[in-house]
Amino acid sequence: MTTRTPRPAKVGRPRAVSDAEPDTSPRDQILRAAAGLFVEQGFGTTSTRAIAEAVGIRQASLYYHFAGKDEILSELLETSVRPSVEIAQALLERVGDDPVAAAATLYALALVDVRTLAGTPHNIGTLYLLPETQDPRYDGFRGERDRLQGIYGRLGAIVRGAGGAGGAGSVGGAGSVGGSAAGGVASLEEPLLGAVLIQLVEVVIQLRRASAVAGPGSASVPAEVDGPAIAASCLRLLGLDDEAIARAAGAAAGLLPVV
Amino acid sequence: MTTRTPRPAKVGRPRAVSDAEPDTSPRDQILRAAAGLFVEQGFGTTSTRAIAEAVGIRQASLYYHFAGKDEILSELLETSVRPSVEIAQALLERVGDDPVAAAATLYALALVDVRTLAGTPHNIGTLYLLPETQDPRYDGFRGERDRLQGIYGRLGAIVRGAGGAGGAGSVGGAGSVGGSAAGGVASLEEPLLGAVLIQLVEVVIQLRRASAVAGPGSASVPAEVDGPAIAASCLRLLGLDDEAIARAAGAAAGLLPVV
DNA sequence: ATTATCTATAGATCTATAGATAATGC
DNA sequence: ATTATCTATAGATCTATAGATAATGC
Repeated sequence: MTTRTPRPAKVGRPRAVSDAEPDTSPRDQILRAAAGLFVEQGFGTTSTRAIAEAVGIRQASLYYHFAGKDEILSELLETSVRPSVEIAQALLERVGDDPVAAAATLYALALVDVRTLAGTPHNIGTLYLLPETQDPRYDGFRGERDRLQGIYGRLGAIVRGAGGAGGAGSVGGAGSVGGSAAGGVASLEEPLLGAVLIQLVEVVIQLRRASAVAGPGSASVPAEVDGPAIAASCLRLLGLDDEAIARAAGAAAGLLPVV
Repeated sequence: MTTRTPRPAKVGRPRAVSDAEPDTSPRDQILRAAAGLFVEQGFGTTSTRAIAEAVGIRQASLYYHFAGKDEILSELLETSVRPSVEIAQALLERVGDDPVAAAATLYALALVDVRTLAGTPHNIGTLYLLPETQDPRYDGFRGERDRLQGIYGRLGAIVRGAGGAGGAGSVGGAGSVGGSAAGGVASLEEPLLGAVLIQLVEVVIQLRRASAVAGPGSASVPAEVDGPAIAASCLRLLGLDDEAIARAAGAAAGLLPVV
């Protein structure tokens, strides 16, 4: 006989409308519902009542779990960026000044981030685009994000550092000429380089948004984003040729189990 | 004797607080003030009262010029994207299937867009990031934007189309191996390619935002964005080598007066 | 007793309309 | 007469608090 999943008896007054997800904590239910609404409608446009309705509780009940909308957003922002930063940090620590290792690491990091952003519920990655996140009250989040961007910049600089005359190409050993003046990204300072790389990775959130707006069946936007293509593009941008990129991709596979 | 700028006598009841910019139409004053607030605080977070206060009129007076906040945003979105689309359209018409011409054109387009986005008041380019723009009410704007993205994709595809074995490199005649599998962007479908390219160009709005948040004097973000570096990066992404990029940049200069 | 909800509501908005008013234009 | 503002306000929110209630835990 199959034992019914033992419904844990619940403390507290029952909800007026029965709980659709009894195994998710109310806190998480609120976070998810709010994330969806913030992403679709915006922060200021989303009322606490709308969040509560989406959860299936009364508006006032939110305040038992959160001090207000701000705190909900704050929590969402933190949890969305922290895992990425930790992975990036761990990956960075294993890289010295070796451009080959840095290329593999950058590839791995980009791949993980693309996958994460592509798989996140409600396209949560778009939350940091909300103008409201510029408020000093979310400084903590922005600090974390700056760290992530810094790591992208650091890795990119190491990879690119192999450049100069005959440089970047030499990473792969193939025939690229390596970048001097015309290289584009060659002249950018490290933080700016980080911004460019992370921007490239975050194309996935725009693609998800576009397909969400057009409707899931739309032909104009591919349903599945090509992670390897984007990760490879990061390296291409830094001047690596096909061969060097292929090697980095191969080596990246070895790094990912670390995560 | 210097003739005083002839203050055009104004019709209508005078404002309660005197007009600080008498030479700008009230409509434009409202649009600018709203743009600044939408970008800094978000759409839903910005009240009509706040807009009116920023302009220096009473809240109700807004409704003489606009039917509501929606219409203000709608107008801002349209005017922010239209010039870009027109330029892109004009540039595209002069390109056949020639990858060399397409590279120059893409470079020119990217350069113009970077400059525009960098120079726009209040970083208006960020407006399309507002979740509220996903509402069907702004379909018109999103249609225009899709056209722009399509043109980026088209140009990118032509440039990349020169690729395959020994392809992209041959545009410049230098030693790049050209892209097959590992090329990153080589496998992306055209609309997706457009999304990637436009994403790269729009890094400038993120950089402006970052410097606005950090404060104008912050060392972590360069005050001036390098347009040529970003335009070159678009081509780099497509597999062009330094030499081909340099040629495209040179040819682009000849295209820009068209604009 | 503790917990997680509920109901009810005060007070602060916010949007949009109605109608008055103070200019210029004719 | 026309225009661009103003004042005043109705009605609809929205946020956050106070206090009641219906469960479980001990």
